[in-house]
Amino acid sequence: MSLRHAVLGMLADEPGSGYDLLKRFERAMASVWPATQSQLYGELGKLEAAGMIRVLAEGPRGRKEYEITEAGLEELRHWLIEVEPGGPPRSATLLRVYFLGSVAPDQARGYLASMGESGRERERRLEELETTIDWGEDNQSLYGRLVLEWGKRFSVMQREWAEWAVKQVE
Amino acid sequence: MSLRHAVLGMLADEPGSGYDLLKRFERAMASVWPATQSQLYGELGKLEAAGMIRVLAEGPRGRKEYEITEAGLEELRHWLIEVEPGGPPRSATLLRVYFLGSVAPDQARGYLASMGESGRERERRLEELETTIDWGEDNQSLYGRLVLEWGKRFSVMQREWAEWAVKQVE
DNA sequence: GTTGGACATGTCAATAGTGGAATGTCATCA
DNA sequence: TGATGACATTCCACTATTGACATGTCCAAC
Repeated sequence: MSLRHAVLGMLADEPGSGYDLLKRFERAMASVWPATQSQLYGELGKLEAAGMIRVLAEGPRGRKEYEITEAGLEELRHWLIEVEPGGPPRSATLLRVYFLGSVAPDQARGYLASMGESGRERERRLEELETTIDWGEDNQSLYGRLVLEWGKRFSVMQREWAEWAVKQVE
Repeated sequence: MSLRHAVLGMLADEPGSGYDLLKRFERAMASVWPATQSQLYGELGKLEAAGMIRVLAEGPRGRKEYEITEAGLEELRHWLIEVEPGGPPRSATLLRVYFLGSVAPDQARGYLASMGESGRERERRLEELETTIDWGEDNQSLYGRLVLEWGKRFSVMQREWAEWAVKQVE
């Protein structure tokens, strides 16, 4: 149910068309809340029908630029502040670890090692990303940096855990 | 698509009925791969039709005890070893952080503080859980411990990050 | 003996997410 | 002018997930 809020959040930052939002989903949101084009346009239609967003302007090629309405802002704030966050999300990665007893120990170690490797890889990519972006003093930058830092810490944790885990299996 | 593999993994450990598996989903798997009863029975039907599990025995009250077949084991191993793990899962929590600019700074700080709090809480629960379970020397225990340790490290990371993040917003 | 709770499965409707096809517009460059 | 590629939306079929409802059995306690 959070695709809705992702869309509202982006439009709260600045107005845009479905196409614009799609680009933002591919770039900034890819590792937080991926969404496909069909989902996105569907949600835009529903949000407009619900009066949470409105067409600000129509452009060439049928482009419809949306902006958030007062009702939409209210829904966004309500979700941010008043709605209880859910539990931890599904993790196919951990699910595998759980069942690693079904394969030979050296294969299990191999899998754990590759988890460590992907943590390292992710760490590297995030650090590179950090230098690429030109951070301003605005809110967007502030909270974007918090999310990025979360990702970095997560990656480090995963790498360290995987190194520890490989030793446990020996 | 991993509900299927969660079911196969549990049946690879030991045979059981849908009801048994449901209990295991509620207990051990709740924070890794939650599943509802309707999903579970549906998946059992599909897996049986696909020849990956088979009815081992029928008990009272229509109870059907399933066991994994050779084909099922093969599918499980294939998924464990050969299938590329997907990217990071959706995180409604981080999505919120990303949009925290839409509310007042003190509300944002409040939200971050509550994330730290829930990290602490989770840490506590997991440590309690660790002392509750009697760990054996079997595979089940070994890999279960790895998952538990992952959860603990994750919780610590989240708490530390949240404390850092609150300071950033000040 | 009856009643309440654990055992046990099945089905349904609604929403969320995936992946791809179809369609068309506009700007630029050779 | 013709081709290409970015822009832009709509629709469809399929699978996954949620939540609720329906149905019935067995056991123990009162």
